[in-house]
Amino acid sequence: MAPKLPSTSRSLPIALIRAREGVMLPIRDMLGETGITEQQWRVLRVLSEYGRLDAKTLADRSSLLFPSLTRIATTLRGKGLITQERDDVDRRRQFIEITAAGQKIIDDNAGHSAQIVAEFKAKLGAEDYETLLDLLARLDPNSPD
Amino acid sequence: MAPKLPSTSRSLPIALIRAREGVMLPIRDMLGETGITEQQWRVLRVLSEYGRLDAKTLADRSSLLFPSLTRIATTLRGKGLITQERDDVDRRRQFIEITAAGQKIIDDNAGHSAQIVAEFKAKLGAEDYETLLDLLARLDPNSPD
DNA sequence: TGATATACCTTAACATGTTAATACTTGTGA
DNA sequence: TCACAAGTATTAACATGTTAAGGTATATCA
Repeated sequence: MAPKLPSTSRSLPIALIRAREGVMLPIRDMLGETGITEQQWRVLRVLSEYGRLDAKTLADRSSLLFPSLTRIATTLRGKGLITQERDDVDRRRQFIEITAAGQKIIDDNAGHSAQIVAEFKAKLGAEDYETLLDLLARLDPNSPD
Repeated sequence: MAPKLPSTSRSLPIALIRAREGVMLPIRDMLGETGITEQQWRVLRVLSEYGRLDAKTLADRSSLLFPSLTRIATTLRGKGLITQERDDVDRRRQFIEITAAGQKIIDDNAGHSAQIVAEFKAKLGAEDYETLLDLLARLDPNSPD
């Protein structure tokens, strides 16, 4: 007989999708008013936190594949939220930096965003919240483990 | 001053994305050989577990939005893996059922799939694995809580 | 140095995520 | 019964996920 699969209601991939849905819901609501997407927000967040970055590092820290980043960067540049320039030393590489307009979007939404985070922390309880982050980190393909 | 956002390295949305990446990696490898996508696999899994379903219920249990399901159903029907038929009583509704060919894909991959699940369970430890599923369920927007 | 491998980035092609608009069917209430 | 609300499904439009192919720049090594 066929090996048994876990019920889809207890499947880890599906649980991850649903949890993500739940977490992104209020965040998407917030971003809807700013006109940028969740991924664009992520890129701006990373640039705001780390400053000027080469594209490869930016892609890693934003958890985006390179083709996605290429498209998103084009969009963000079009909106005047980032600047891009080639590395003069190694002309294969490219540096990306957030603009004042981009930083303003971060600043304008930081309060609301922090509040959303706080609500999830309260919903789970601070301890379970940290436990969850730790467990998720152990599934990260790039985790040291 | 602007409220502080958590470092992106400790962000719940990003942690969920990365965990999902890690979990899906071996599953995508497996599915690559069958020619179906992760979402198509999910639909077949649900149909195999619950039998004939109306589209709305199928979408819910597969965690897919309706427009996605419409496209995926078209693809799966084209591959002969599911059948679709209108409800004669309520002609708004539609029933979807897995075919023998679809079930064969499930059966052929159930062993490998179960092994992947077992490896993640071993990686985290059975107890932490269950804890993770419970915590994720609490973020599910459709969870009772 | 010159062929080849690598590295970084872009483009292409297809599938899905997401929101909004549309079409069709059924239910409701005046 | 007739206008209108609500339910079900599709289509459209745009953004992203994913894999593969292509293009340019740098490194490596015989």
